Amino acid sequence: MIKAIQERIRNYLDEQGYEGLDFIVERPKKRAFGHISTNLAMKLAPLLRKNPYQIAGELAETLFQNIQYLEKIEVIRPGFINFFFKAAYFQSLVEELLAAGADFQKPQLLKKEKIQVEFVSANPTGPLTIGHGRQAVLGDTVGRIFEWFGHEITREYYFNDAGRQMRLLGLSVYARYMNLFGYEAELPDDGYQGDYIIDIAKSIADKWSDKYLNQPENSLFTDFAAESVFKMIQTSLERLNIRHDVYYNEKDLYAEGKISEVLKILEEKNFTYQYDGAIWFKARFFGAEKDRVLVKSSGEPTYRLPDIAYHRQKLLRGFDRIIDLFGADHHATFPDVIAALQAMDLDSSKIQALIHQFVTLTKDGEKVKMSTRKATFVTLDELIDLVGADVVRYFYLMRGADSHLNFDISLAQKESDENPVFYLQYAHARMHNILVHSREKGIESFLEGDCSLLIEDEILEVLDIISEFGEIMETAARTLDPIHLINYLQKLATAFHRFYARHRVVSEDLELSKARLKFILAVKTIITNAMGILGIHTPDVM
RNA sequence: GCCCCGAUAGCUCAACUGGAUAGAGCAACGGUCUUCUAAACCGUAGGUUUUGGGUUCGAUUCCCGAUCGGGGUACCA
Repeated sequence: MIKAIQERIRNYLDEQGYEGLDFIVERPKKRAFGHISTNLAMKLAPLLRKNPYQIAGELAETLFQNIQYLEKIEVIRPGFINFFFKAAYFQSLVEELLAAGADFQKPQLLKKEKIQVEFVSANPTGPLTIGHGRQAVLGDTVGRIFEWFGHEITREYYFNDAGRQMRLLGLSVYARYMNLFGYEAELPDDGYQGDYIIDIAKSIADKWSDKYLNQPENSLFTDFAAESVFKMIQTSLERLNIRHDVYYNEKDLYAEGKISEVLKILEEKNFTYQYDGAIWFKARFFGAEKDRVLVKSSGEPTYRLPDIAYHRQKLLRGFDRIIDLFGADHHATFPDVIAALQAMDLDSSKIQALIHQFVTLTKDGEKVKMSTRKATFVTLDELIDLVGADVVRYFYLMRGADSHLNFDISLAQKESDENPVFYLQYAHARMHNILVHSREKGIESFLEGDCSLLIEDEILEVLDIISEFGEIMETAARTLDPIHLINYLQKLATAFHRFYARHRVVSEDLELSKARLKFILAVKTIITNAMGILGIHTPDVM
């Protein structure tokens, strides 16, 4: 409906020669202002040199005649045009929704895109923390949103199991392994102190007994630790129903010569120079405040170089769109990567960064400072144990990505009974129960029910919200933020609960019951679908 | 110093590309179960949208300055 009006306005503007004019067609906050409203007249006023109120009146009489399901138009000062629809419009949505199912309001795809979403990408040095959890759920859900539109999604995890941190991990495991056999061995300075290190050491001891004593440099410790930690990480993600399609190891970039290729290209294009024994990238040429080192004077590349090579590979792999998730602490890298890609004449506009702010954790009213190395973190697993996967997913998504997320552990635990996610699930369970109840009452079928009997304000309100679903999905995709879908579901559930409290579905009036059962099935369908996109379960019974 | 995010009810946060009387949840107070699940519903109270300017028919939203908080500004990742 909103699209029909938008289109009509656009055609009109084209005819009149005002193609570029930007106007809005929106759903006003107050029902008194109509189901849909436009500011068109106020935008036209300066061009036509006329009073917007007068323009609005004229448009209402001409442009906006013969609109299907239109009940009335109102023109309000200073020049809003407000549209009110007939109940028949909302009733028709029930049939439409039941026919389309999960495809309800899904737009025709102009082009099926190959989209890569890269997220988590934590090096395997320890269990995932609450901070990683936010990125995991956010990335996965963004993928689900694009999947709904019909795009092809690759979920990717980029990691590096070489380097200093991993060596420290190996040495930490080694020390614990020695301890198990009663030998003195100190954790290295900056070593990893978590209990999981001891568990890994035990696994090694179980498997090979004392075979590796006194071999601190044996790569077995690092390799075994990396593999163990990776399993932990995957298990944690699996619990949240998250699976990556591709694990991309930074090592492969070296092995396949991709690092040196990048250096060579940048050098040929004259975007690098040597200074102080290091190789620098002319980042200033692309607007950075200073140039960046790609290869240290030690001959070792900085983190930037593999990042650049990795993103070059992403583009060469043929993705139409690439979405990178990172926390606010890593956002500084991004402009350098983009600049280097541009330097290599690659189309960096395909890459989008989704930067999310930190998760701060409070416990008993106090801030908890988290560090993987010191093991003073709360793991994602602990959080899932505490409140369950559905609540975890929901909580991570219920704040905008660029807002700080404050996770109060004590509160999440204490109040898990009155959690907003249960509000949604409860609505679904109620609907399920109504359908079960109707069968018990002997109503075998209701799909032939007459939707024109659905006339209560509470029902029309729910259907009005349902009519908005497609737009919400588009907003979520455009902004890369599932929070819009969360807010939408809250609104929908609230409207449903209000209806439920005031009207019975199954009653003595068989025809009315059938109509309302159709309505219930329609709402249940859309809630199930939307919750599925968020990766949250819809239990039948609570 | 410079760059990026944020600042909205007591608390945690919404408000779609600038729209009309800024909304939820929690906390507080009062009401509603002999009916399909009260994990719900209804009502009351709670605001100078941090601050000072500017842009315009209209600003929580855009621009400039200030303050506070988080992050970055490495030949760490």
